Amino acid sequence: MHSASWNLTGQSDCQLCPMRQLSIFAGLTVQELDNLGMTVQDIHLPAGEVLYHQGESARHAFTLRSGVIKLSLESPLHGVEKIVRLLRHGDLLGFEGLNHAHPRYPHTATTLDAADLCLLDISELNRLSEDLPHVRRALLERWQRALEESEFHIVEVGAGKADACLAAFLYHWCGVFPDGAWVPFPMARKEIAGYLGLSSAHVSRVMADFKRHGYLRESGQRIMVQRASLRKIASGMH
Amino acid sequence: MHSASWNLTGQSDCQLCPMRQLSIFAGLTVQELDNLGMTVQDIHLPAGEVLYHQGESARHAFTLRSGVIKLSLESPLHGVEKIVRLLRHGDLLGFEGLNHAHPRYPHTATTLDAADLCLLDISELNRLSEDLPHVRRALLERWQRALEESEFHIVEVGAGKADACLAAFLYHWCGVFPDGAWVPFPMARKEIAGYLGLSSAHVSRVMADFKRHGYLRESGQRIMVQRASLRKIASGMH
DNA sequence: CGAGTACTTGAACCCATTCAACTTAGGTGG
DNA sequence: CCACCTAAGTTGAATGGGTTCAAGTACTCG
Repeated sequence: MHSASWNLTGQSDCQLCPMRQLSIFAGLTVQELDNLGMTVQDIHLPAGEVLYHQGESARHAFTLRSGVIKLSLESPLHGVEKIVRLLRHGDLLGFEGLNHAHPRYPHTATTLDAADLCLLDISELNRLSEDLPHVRRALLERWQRALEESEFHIVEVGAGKADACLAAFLYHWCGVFPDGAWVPFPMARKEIAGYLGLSSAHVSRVMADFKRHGYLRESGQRIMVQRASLRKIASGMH
Repeated sequence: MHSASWNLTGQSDCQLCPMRQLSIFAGLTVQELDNLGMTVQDIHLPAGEVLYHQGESARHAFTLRSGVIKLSLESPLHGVEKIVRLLRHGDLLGFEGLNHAHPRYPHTATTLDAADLCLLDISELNRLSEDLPHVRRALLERWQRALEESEFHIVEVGAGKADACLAAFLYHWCGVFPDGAWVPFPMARKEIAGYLGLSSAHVSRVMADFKRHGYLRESGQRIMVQRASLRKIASGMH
């Protein structure tokens, strides 16, 4: 269905993949990897494309090699769409249906960036996770990480003033990068707002404020932050 | 360490347990259950006790048979404690360390109620989950449920006005009970407030309002709600 | 270069917090 | 069993942070 719009760039050679150590196939020998019988397609998507919709039958999981993807959830009650997680390099998505007979995607996944992904067949993945403890453990770890991410979101973002939320978010977002680096940041104001539960106007204000104080610089789709300063703001003290 | 304060009421006979079908041992035959070699202790705690602390070495997981437990998280940044999940009958807790060499509890678990629990040894549980696909699948399902719960929290609670949040929360809380039933509700105002990210004063106000409109009744540690009305409020329309 | 979109900024308004006073409920000892 | 004491809940008034709406500015893409 969506396959039509997917830009399949051919079958991937996992053995040469620079991020294999990050993937769920980490820890497998080249031999084992070869014997998987797993076909992995390579796909590319431009910014703003929907990879899958909440409720759709889940036939594939994906490994995100580059780009940023938002997972959003439509509330059954007040029908509002809310971003629940942001994914980056190395993240796995769409795997929630593993171990289900008729899996459905629990979120809608949208690219914020141009993105490169690997396409993994859910049923094959199911089989692999049954057979290979390595893969099983790796998948479990993804569940854990997802839960941790969600709980981070609840704690850092659900409490405190707007500037503390935003500071915590930026701090966390830039956390995996070395200090003083330009960090990819393809989020629009309204997406940050949706993620943090603020209005885009106020996000704009606070970010402008951070810039004025020199805590934050922005250039194109990248940012550079003063981690120490943000940390202080996130903790509530000014 | 805490064991001293635990009220061990003896070893449990899982085969007679009325909630076995809800537990991670559901689907096992009595035969298999008998062969587990798993020792399950029965424990009882009064209200307001800490079952385990965040960061403590995790030796046990627990099945909650009755009572309500809050899982709270201390933010590394602004050192504030926030409730991330509420657990009830049938829920499993403390199992986050499975598949880890030196597991630690990621939350602090506190009883809000008098609680009955089963005590499960983490390392035994590890072994079982390796050996028995049934158990493995059941555990995976718990991870999923936990993540769903967290995402519910983010969506329903992180957005919207206070009355909508509270309505969504009460609606969800009473969801598993038949309409018009008295539902156990041992939360103090400040705990509801902590869970929803509001002040206890405001929670009090909104709940008083709900009562005035007849959407909510409260008696002792139980509540009764008009699900339809709460649903409407949760969706933002009045 | 022009059109549309995203972003910024200001001003008024509103919701929720804060703080404090008061009321209620629960528990203990006389 | 009542009087008292403490903790929890309620309510009011003032404050403040964030939203909303609208106008103006800067980007980006054709």
